[in-house]
Amino acid sequence: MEYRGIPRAYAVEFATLGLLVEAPQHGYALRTQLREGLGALWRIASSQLYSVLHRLARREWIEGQDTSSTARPARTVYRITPEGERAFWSWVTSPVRHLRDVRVEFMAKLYLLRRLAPGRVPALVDTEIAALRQLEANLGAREAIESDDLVFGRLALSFRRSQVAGTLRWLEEHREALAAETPNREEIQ
Amino acid sequence: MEYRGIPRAYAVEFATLGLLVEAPQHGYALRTQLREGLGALWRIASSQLYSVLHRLARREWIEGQDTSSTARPARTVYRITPEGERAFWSWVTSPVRHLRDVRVEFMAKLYLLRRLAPGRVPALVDTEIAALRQLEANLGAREAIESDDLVFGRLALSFRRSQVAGTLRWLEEHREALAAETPNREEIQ
DNA sequence: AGAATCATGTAAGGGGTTACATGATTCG
DNA sequence: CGAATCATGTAACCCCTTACATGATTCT
Repeated sequence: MEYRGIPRAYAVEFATLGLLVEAPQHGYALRTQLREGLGALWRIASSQLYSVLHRLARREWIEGQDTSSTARPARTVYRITPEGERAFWSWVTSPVRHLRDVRVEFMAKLYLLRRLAPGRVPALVDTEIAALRQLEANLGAREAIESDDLVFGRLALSFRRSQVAGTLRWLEEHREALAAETPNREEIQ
Repeated sequence: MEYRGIPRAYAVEFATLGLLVEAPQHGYALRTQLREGLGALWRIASSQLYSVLHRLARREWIEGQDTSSTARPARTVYRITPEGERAFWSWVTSPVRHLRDVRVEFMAKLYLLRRLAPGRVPALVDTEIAALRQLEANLGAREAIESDDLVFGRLALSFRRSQVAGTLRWLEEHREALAAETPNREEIQ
């Protein structure tokens, strides 16, 4: 049987892709970098990272080259393809689809943009703000979330509104800080 | 190979269990009720619901009885066991483990408690507030989330703090409304 | 009579986890 | 030398999704 629809691309795949935009790397090095940069947001098992790399290679977004000529542990060094780069830049500059994806996926975009093209960070923040304002407007038109418990439906909608508003406020308040290029230990506290 | 550790029980399993606290039901009816009550929070495929029921039965939290004597489409009516009831009440009165679980899992607890024991809702809200205050205190002790980008690490922590604070504020402001037993259409708007 | 709904699944794929295998290199 | 780390995986499970099968009942 066919699996319909393009499998939703995940943050971890694009984060890996983003690191390969910087330079070709082998799996173990990628894993180390992901852990050091984004390890607090999510943890990736080594077996999973290799699976991600195989998937990306099958999609022809990256290409692997074996480096087992020397006596060293055999490495497969991956480099990104032009299609892979297109896919990455498209992803990293788009707002996330769901509010719940802000926590991990938007933060991952932010990290990578700060690393690869910090000048584009304000645009990313602005596009995310616009997407959330749109979502806020859609929620504003409703009275409750569908449920046989009307009070519950209203409360669930209220909670969702509150989360959207909170996220918007945070983005607006940190718009400049998010684009700060230089780590400045003394700045706050 | 053995799979170590009890598989984390998921909101959908406990929600199903909760509906069975009310009365024995067969799968199709449970699915309808889940959709009508919590369908806006998550959608469950029919195949998945039957899989959940088999899992619950294997864990001996529910027991199925075949009702295929009549000519009707064969039904398996499930009823909850004493262990199942213990597991449910333990789950429904505990705070969720992660902030991200508030959106679906806490809301599901809320819905079921309102339905089965509305008098206990304030206690649930209070215990969730206490858990989040504890989390807030833990976050307060840190300066940044671990990352090789210090600015990013501070921002990610700030975002997390903001989300915890926002969730706390919402819970505190809606503490009474969450316990309201009677749907009152005219109350707001 | 035909369509929608009731009712319970199986098949075949997906992503993800923990545990373990396997060997080389580097460090104390 | 022995331990830690480098480096890439496989095995065996987990839950979840879409598509489809299979009949019976109810509605139009």
